[in-house]
Amino acid sequence: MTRHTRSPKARADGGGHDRVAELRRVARERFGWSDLGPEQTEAMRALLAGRDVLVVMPTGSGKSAIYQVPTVVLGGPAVVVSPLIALQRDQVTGLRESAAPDAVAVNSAQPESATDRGWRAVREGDAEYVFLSPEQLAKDSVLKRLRELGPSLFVVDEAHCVSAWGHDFRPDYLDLGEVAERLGRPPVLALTATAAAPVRADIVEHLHMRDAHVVTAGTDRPNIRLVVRTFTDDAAKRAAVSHWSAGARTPGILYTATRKDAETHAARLRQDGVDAEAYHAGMKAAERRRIHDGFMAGTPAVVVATSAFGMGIDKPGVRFVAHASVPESLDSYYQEIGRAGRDGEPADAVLFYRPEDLGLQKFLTARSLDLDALRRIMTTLLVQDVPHSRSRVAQLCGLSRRKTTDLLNLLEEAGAVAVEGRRRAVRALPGRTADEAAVKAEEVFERRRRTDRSRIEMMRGYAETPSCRRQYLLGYFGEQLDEPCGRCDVCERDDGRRAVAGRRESSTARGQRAPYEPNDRVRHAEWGTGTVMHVEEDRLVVLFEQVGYKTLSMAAVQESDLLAGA
DNA sequence: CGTTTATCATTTATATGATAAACGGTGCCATAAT
Repeated sequence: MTRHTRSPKARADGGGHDRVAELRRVARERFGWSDLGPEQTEAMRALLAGRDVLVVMPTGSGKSAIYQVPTVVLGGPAVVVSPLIALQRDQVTGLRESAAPDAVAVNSAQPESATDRGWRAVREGDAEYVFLSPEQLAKDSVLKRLRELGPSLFVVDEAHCVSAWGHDFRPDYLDLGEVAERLGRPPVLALTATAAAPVRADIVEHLHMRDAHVVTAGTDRPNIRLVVRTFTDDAAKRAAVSHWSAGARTPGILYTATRKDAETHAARLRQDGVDAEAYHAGMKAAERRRIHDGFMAGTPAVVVATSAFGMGIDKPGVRFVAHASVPESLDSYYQEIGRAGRDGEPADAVLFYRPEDLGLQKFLTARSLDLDALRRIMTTLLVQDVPHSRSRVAQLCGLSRRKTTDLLNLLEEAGAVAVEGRRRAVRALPGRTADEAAVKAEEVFERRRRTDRSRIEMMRGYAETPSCRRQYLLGYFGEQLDEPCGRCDVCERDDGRRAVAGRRESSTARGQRAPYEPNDRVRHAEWGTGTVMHVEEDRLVVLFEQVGYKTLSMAAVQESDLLAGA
């Protein structure tokens, strides 16, 4: 069967019950899924109606189905952006082994012949899914081939990467919106397990999503018990980590902040007779793969890892995820502990907290800005008559492509340069001198640094909160839990006392409105407008658009009337 | 930002403490050297 013979009919009609029936039929016949969940159906229908869709659902709840089934109905191939080659490989294998249409991957890890075969398979209609990294999509040759295929969907899997990695680590993530447009702008589907408000905003903005339909299944994972253990002494914390991990029910994952800690904790656990192995990006690819596959299969029982470990780990029976040190944000933390208890059975998420550990995260998220280079780029662009490609700009300014991309992204966000459609060429926007543009870009940079810092402070807030941890965590993701959970160390330690108080409080809150409630819009004289995320007895957390998360003392707020309604 | 490692001075040590310097995470891809 070749591409041009397929399904003009399927593209012609709109959404409706017949489409749902068709989705169900395809799900059953081609994928062997007897039923689709309400969120899955909702997202699929929106896609068939031509809308952009952002899906925030826990891993294991069938996110992949949301693009796999409609792709068949729409009759054109789906372009699927996937952050890791290993992940692409898993997906391709999974689809090949099923009765569903086949998939191919395009990346640098396979021989050219394999990639050529892949392209041919899609062209001839033998495969319907093309998996690639954002970096592949930065290449004109790749885009040209994809455009010729007339993709029916543009899917971004693990879409939080846009926000988490796009701004520094993997800048090509920020260009995916432009990429979608160059591919003829099919409906855009973003998939992720967790995304707080700023992350969602980043995704929608950088994927150029239009009037995105948001589908969310509850973020809460009530079977995961939340515990924080606080230490002042590093050695005492280390000992506690080892002791606790050695006695915990396995399988489990122990996260560390550094590669070295991963190695030392793994060695120590092995001494204690635990089947544990280290895992981090400094290890050989083959070794990493062996441990990854081994953990999935049952041994090692414990992986001691940096943040490199985890994406693609969809193992149902993980009994604990412990952190020997705080990660950089609650976004990362929730992503990581979400790998526990996928089977719905009780699991533990234990954070071994020491305030000093936040220092490392501050260092890791601190980036510096090369103002000279910024001005040089602007000066160069201002005197050019025609737009230039990014690599050409890099060449003209004598900077690396990488650095140039970073700075151009800042300038673009500052409204100083524009990226032109087809060839993604950059040109300076008129009306500002190079210096003025650099100042604007610096403001963007500073704003990002402030929000990064504030995210670290939210991590501190979680670790130090005197009230229910789950309420704090869910509040961060914009979901309110009306009553203390009873499944975290605070609720348990207080032996119900605070839980009862909390209940009383929340019932009065329902009767007579508390001064502030989650999701209230507020305005602060200095920090601008924001949204209330979390309210405690004596303080509240507000997410400000310009400065990120701030924790305010309730007394101070009320005494000096700091927050006006907005 | 905090911890670890290297260097140095000294009360000339198979030693110690003070001070400076280095280091710390995530992955794609292309290219160079075997």
